Amino acid sequence: MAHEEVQKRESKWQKLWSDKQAFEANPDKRQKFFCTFPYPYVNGLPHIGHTFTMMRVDAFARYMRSQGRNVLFPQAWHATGTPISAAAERVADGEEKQIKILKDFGVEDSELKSFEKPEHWIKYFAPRYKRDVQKLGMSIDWRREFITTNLNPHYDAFIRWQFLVLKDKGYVKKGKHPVVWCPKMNTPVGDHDRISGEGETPQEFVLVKHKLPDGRFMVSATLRPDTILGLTNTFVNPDAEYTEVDVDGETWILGEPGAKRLAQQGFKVTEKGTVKGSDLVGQKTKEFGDREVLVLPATFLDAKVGTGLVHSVPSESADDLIALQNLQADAGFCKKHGLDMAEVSNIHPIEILDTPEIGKNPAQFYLDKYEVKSQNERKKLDQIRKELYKHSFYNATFSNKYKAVFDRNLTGVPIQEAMSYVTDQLVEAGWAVRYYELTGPVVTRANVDAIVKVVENQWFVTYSDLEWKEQTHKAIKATKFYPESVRAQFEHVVNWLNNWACTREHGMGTRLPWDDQWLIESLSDSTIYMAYYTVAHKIEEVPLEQLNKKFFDYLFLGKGEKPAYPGIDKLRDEFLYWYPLDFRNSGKDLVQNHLTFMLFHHCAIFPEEHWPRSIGVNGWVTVDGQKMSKSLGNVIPVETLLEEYGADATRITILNGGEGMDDPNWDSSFAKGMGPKLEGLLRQATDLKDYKRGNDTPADAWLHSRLHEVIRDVSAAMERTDFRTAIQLSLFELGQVVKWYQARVKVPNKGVLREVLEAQLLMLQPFIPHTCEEAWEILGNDGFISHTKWPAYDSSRIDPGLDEAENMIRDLVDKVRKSGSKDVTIYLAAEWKRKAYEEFDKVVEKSRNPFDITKALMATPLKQHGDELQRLIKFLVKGRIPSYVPTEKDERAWLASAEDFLAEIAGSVKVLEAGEGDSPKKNSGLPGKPALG
RNA sequence: GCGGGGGUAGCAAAGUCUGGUCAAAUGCGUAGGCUUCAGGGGCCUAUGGCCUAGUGCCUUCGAGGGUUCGAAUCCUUCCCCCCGCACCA
Repeated sequence: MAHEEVQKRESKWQKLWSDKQAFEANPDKRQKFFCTFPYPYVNGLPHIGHTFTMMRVDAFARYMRSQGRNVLFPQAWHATGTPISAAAERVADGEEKQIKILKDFGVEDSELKSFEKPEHWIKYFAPRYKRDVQKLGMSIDWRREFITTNLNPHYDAFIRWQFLVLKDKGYVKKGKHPVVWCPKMNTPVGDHDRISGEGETPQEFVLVKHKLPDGRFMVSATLRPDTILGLTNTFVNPDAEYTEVDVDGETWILGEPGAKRLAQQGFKVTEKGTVKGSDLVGQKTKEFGDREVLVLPATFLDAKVGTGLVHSVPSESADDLIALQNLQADAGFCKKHGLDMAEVSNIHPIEILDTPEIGKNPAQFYLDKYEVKSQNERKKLDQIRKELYKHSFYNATFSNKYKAVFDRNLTGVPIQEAMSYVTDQLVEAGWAVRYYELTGPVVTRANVDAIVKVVENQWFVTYSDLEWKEQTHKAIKATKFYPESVRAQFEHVVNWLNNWACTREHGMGTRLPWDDQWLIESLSDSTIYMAYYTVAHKIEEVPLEQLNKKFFDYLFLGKGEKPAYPGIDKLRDEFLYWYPLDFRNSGKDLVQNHLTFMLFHHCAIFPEEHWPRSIGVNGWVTVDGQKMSKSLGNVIPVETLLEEYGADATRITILNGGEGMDDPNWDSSFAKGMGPKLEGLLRQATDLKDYKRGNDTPADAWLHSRLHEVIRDVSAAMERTDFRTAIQLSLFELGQVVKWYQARVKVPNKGVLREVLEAQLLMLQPFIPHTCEEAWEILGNDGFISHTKWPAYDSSRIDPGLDEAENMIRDLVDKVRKSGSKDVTIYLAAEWKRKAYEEFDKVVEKSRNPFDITKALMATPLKQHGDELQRLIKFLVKGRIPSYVPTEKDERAWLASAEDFLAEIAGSVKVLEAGEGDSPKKNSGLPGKPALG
């Protein structure tokens, strides 16, 4: 439990920030900085995972403020899409799981009824979510908060405008689209609407026709239409009953479930009758490529799967091969079905593909590998099918059998490159039809099996448009990425992205302006809304009827006639001041959709100068080293974190958890330890409040030197959004520096300590703002630390020599302490090093080739200090200045300065002159290391 | 399979781009000691192995091979882990 004091302190500053409008951003003369994270979806409350992304933006925003930038950091609420409305329906249905979720959020029984309405979720969760965010001390301009969907007619108008612009540019088009569908509810079923079958998607199959002598077609389904040339026969289940249906004037024979699925996918299917599998056995079908093959019986077929019958490619399918072999070995079974045994025995696999490492008959290879004896060994065969498909699809190439079959010679072409081409050719020739099937069974919330439905009239955003892609690539080039390494991923996504179905029939959202049976899908409506933030707090005053396309065209694009609305100039000015977006941060999962969409849409709608400037991407939070999951029960709500640790400890712990693309870890023991650490800062402030900064003595020079090094490095880390590094340096490293300083000088100069503390607070302010404000106040400073400038960095105060000296003394102290000895003798051992440097200079004058230098030096007596020389060469190669080498005088001065200090630890300290007594043994390292005696 | 990110001491994590100051920062954990310290406290020390205990030696940075006077770092082969591969927030 965080102390009451902590909570009181934090709410005190939050109230002050809010009362004094500390983070409300308005255009002024300063350079601006506009940063955002994706607005949260309000079907619940924030947890530890949400805080990381938010915190990164807040820390960056606070840093930028301290750099003198005018920072806009707004936040809104996302309600578009199906999850809330689906959840509301579940509440209405009295579903226990859903009700428990609500109760876990603290919803009372009496309130449950209102959650049957989607709008209530927003009304309920947005304010509570906001309270949590505020309690974390986010520096957000709350005047600009809003919600999405038609519940907010102004925003709704903005989204409609966005789509009108896209449509004008030809980026929204109509087409067909397969979706996972609930036949009971008549809606698409996303992952969250499923009882089971998460992750299953529609998969394109190809229906292949096999013509019976009487003109009817047996229809098989396959994932590998490319293997058509290896077809040797078809298999039907002799005991099954197949359906005979009319499809576009043809008579097709297939299993009943398959026929139903066809109907769902827009095929005109009329049932005509039934056919027994056994009646088909023994007939001959005509195939693509003008061949005739036998219909054979097989027992492994399931009428529910595919069309309930298959065509057989025994060279490429282990199922087919083993079925064939089993049949060939069972004369009785053949006879029972009236087959000519000789004819059956004469069927051999046809080799059609070259599969590396396996050869031309992969089916046989895998049967041998897994020692499959019967077509009923389903487990092994299922495993084989997966393995073989993967291996073959990605690695195999077409053999010379494919030379002259299609319009194009496919010999040597990889399967994955030409599979869809083969399908096209088969479809064109009338032998095949595309259709979809689920990759696995899906049970919907309504407790029925989901199907694939091909939605007609679906609207797409045409991300496949090459010109558009090219523009987006251009935008990526101009964008700064944090970390830089995600750039490659964005490049890839832009290339890979295909048309995106951007409308839904159900859920919440904005109606498509020209076709209002459709709602705009949630990822598509949230691509350029950052522009809306710039005017969100003012646009609500604009009468709705004025918010037409012309209005937004002028406001955001400066196009067309100026609207009559009197405040339009102000709105336009505010937009022009804040846009473009300077920084957007989100989890890495959004790279392949939202963040890339954002770039696409900005390219399509805005001129180049309004494209986003930088994008930050971060990993997924883990908790004490474990993945977050409901089942582990380690999804910690922000409320709990605040109660347990308080805002500052939570903030700094999560940001200390990781940086770059690594998954940040929430380390609860670190969070616990932060409490006392923060109190320590306040104690220091209290201790130093009566001292003035700036009247330092020569003895403090080292402290200044280290301080400015830290300022330099922390600033650089902040610029890279490497917040973990910044925390490590400004909190721990600087803490150690101060500790050493205090140990070293008997009477610390409190004026200088105050200066260091102030700098430290300024650097920590982005992470632990409440504590820093409090300490700032204790020190008697005016104004918010949140509004105070970052500590000035002065490179002239950095003196590597001083550091060398302090390191020497520190080494000395370590050694002495370790030895426990009371009498210490120190050799001024830097002598050899000085000589080495001289020698080095001489050689370098002759040649700058590192190899020559090495060789030359190795010939001198100094080779025994090879390590040191190599180090010098490195400096030379890199064009840097060699590290500081103290003179003997320096060395003595340092020792003198530490005399008292050393005497305290050791009884007596004796300094030996160079050359006096036993000189240090070989490979003497750093100067001044003591020999003990 | 494709795209991206990783593999460093008990844990987390820095170091890798730009090879040498690296037996490897820092934090946590653990152990010991100190502080008249009471109740998430502070400070010091230790935390790869070995012993002759040192300015010592040996062995380490997923595994193997290579380049180099020198490799956690560069090249190469391989193994393993994570994320994404969509119509969903």
